[in-house]
Amino acid sequence: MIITENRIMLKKERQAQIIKQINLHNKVLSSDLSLKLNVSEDTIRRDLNELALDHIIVKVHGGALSKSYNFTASHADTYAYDKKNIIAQKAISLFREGMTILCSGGTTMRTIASKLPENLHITFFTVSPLIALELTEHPNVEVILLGGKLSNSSKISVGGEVVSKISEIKADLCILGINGFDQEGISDSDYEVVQVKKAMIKASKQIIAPIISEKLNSTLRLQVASVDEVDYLITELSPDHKILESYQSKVRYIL
Amino acid sequence: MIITENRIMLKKERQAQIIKQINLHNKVLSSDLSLKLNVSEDTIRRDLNELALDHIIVKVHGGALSKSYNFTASHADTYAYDKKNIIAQKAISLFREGMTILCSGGTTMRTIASKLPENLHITFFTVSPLIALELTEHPNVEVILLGGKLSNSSKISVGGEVVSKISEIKADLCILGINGFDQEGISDSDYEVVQVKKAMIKASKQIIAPIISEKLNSTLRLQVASVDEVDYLITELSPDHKILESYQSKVRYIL
DNA sequence: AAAAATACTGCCGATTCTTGCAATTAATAA
DNA sequence: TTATTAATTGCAAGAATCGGCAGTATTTTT
Repeated sequence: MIITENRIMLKKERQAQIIKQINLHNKVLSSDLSLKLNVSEDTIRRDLNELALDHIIVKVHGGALSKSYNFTASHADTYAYDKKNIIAQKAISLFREGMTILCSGGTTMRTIASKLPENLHITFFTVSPLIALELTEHPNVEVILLGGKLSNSSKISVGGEVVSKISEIKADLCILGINGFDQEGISDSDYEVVQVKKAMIKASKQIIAPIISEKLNSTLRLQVASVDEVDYLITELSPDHKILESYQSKVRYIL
Repeated sequence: MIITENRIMLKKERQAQIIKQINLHNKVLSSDLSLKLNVSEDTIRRDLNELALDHIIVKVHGGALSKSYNFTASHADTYAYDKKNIIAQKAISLFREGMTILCSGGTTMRTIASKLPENLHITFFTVSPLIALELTEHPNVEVILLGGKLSNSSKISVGGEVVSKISEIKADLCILGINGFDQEGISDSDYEVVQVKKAMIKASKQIIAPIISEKLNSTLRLQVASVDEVDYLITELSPDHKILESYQSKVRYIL
């Protein structure tokens, strides 16, 4: 049979579509993809298995989930504790007496807050009520909570008022809670949250991106910042780890 | 042909929801989850068993608990739990659709926040990050967190900025966390907190003072408001209880 | 250019997973 | 105690998965 139509899709092309769908919806069903991409479910399954093998997605019965899916996050509470602790220690090593630090939410930031040494005098500005509460446990820390409409999903203050408030701040460090991170940079899925994070970056001299290695190379819909805006990329791995190779030239420091 | 909607939920996805619920409420009932997630209780039970096997949650008869659930702590709370619950219900009976409510912190307010009916559309302004977080669990509630320097002792936003922000609000109700209450009125021990509470009172049409009867007739150093500024005095007791007699003539309503 | 090797895809049957139902047993509450 | 509610077990229907196979397309070798 003569096929000159453009309807035939290359394998890589198809897998790119699949990744796109997953980044968009955080999950996909094999059956949906089969319909949408006009191939058998077997092929989809084979694709998903391949992508899972490359740790790009998480394969589950019936489809696949994004790596940045909540499941890993809450599951991580119990077992990724050590990793987050390592990251927290590395981040804390950057803190200096008298600094002003701006930070968002996230479980890693929470670990940092709880591991903070007692003797440091630091002023924290944060949009996360949870982090703020954690920080008030430290006697030598001053906590300024940035108010605004509280986002139901991300539990941080969002909205124009927060953004304008942040723009008035001049912080030494900015610690971002990271949901998506890849060669392009930091990404997120919530428009309001992105606005806040962008403002935070603009208001700070140096940007710290703490991220568990599992979440590396995951992409979400909205761009927060490009890689070269990040001053410190912190993972639980050794800085010369193979996975981090591709970031070496783009990020100022990798810890 | 009916295109499969995203009504289908993957197993892991469902389990993630369960974990989320447990982390949120510290406990879940199988029956509730069955309704919420649209699967049989058998399935929920199986999920809970799996999660318990992975030591992510603790399975109990009828549902599951968070691993970090502290029996003693919440049991200790249970001492005053019933009383606070009564107070919460009375307070909630004053809430109306579309209202704007200004509130501070305190455990009683926290009980109110957790007992809030799902269907009410209310806008809450609060200086308490803890209350704010609790309130975001309600889908129909809009939460505006009032930011500022976070007081280490009382865990609420304080300072000139908060006070001026509050002065811009026009709220229907004000729910005050009460520390001291006697014939003179409401009193407190922290100067900064008093400033905030005074501002809150000024910004609201009606003032609600929820207080456990044990705390009646206790006086602290600083005056927040006189008794006649209070519109509703709410205790766990019947309004005609002997202890409340002396307030009958001074407070608008006693519930 | 032709042949061979390799890769890709769809189909089929066997197997495993997942889920709901029903009957029985255990646990809790009245 | 008895009555109610939850847990357990076994089972069956339907989905999803796996493994092999065959046909086709693509690439490499000759």
